[in-house]
Amino acid sequence: MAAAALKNTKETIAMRVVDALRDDIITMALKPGDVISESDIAGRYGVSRQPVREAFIRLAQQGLLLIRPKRATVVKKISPVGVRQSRFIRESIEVEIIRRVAGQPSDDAANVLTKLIADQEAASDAGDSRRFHTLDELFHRTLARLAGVEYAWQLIDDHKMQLDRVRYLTLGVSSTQRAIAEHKQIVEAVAKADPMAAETAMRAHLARAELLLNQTISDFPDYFE
Amino acid sequence: MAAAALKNTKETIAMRVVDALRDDIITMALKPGDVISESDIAGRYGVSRQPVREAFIRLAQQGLLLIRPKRATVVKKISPVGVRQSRFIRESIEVEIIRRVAGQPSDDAANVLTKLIADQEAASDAGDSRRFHTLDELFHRTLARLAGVEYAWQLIDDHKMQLDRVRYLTLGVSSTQRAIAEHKQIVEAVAKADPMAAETAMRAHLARAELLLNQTISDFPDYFE
DNA sequence: TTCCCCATCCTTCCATACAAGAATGGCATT
DNA sequence: AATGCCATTCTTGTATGGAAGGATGGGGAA
Repeated sequence: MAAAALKNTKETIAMRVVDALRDDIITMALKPGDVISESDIAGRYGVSRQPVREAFIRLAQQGLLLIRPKRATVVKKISPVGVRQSRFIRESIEVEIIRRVAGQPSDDAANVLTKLIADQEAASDAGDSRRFHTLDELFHRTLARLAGVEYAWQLIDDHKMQLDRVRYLTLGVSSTQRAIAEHKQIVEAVAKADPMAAETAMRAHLARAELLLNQTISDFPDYFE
Repeated sequence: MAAAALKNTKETIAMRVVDALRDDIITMALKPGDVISESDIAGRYGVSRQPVREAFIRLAQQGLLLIRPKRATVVKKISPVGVRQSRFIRESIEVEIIRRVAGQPSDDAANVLTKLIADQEAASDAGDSRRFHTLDELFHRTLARLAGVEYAWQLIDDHKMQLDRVRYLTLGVSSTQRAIAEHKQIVEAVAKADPMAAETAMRAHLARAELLLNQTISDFPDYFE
């Protein structure tokens, strides 16, 4: 990793370091188990140790770093049990969400969701898995907004980061296309105002993450606890 | 608040400051809306600004403080919508937990829970609402352990702090005795291995928090957003 | 050969000084 | 009297130096 300029988007240097490091961790540029140090990152970004240290603290609280006092700071390995717990929480919330959306249908909702799927197909065809990832997240967040519980989505956003790392390891054309197909099923159920079908489609969509997790654990055993 | 010695329980000074401040916030010694500053707290505990600053960062991420860059740091007011969201998440998890516990009953479980309730009655009779609060939390955490999902309890622990502040405002003899009665109903259902009754009792127990929240908002409007 | 001790080199942690943005209140101006 | 400007004084943000604990590897002793 080279010089790496910090994007000038946030107020403080510490915030920018947080964003940069989190991005590196989720995209696996920094791999689970990697050891980093304050001075290392500080030198890499051309800032002092202080804002880097504060960034470490924030990321540690988000479960992405593990600070071992007086020893070292390492990129936290992915905890399979933690991922499953996050998924459990996410599923119960998203199922409740899709019930509400399908129970109170609107043309608006169907249109917005259909538009999002079209964008996802474009990203998938272009092989831009990074963009697909962003759009997939937007799809689920939009569902939460349509259900009037966008705040709940923010609550699970932290826990979702662990899962995001797994997803990044597994993103390929085949899986993106399957995800798009599942998204279509969900939207169809919403358009038909069929909550039961919507719930079933959503559970199937999320359940696939379990298979991906097991597959990923065997493919990258070093990244897991 | 006077000199205030930091308990010598944790490794670093910053950790001790975190524990001390969180305790002050949850017990309402520091009230929502109170303005604090790094040098203020640093002087109060006889440490430098640095560990206090790091404590602020941690508590801000936990939603207890609001850091306004270059302006000030304030004890965050309680967000009613946030409390309700936390309750929603907690209810879905605890209902799942109580189902499992009641579905796989054991004498051991009933004994442990009965013992905990006895302790709660002692604390209630003694008027020690602080100790009752601790025991109440232990009761729910024990249920999670008996269901084999203690990890899930940790996930909701952060969000629970907001609710804890509300509870601290409402702790009185009457409400503790009612809580104890509800705990007994839950344990009875577990002893009878009746998941449906257990779920009903748990939902009723948690639903009371909604009434308490509304009551508390009218009693202490300044503490809420 | 094996094991223990210790010098050395890391790391994070803490203290302090300074920088910079924001609020406040007084003063000058209109 | 009302209003706008500006110095003062708060706040948090950043930089840097040193302190303290842990890891590591080499050398000596058994």
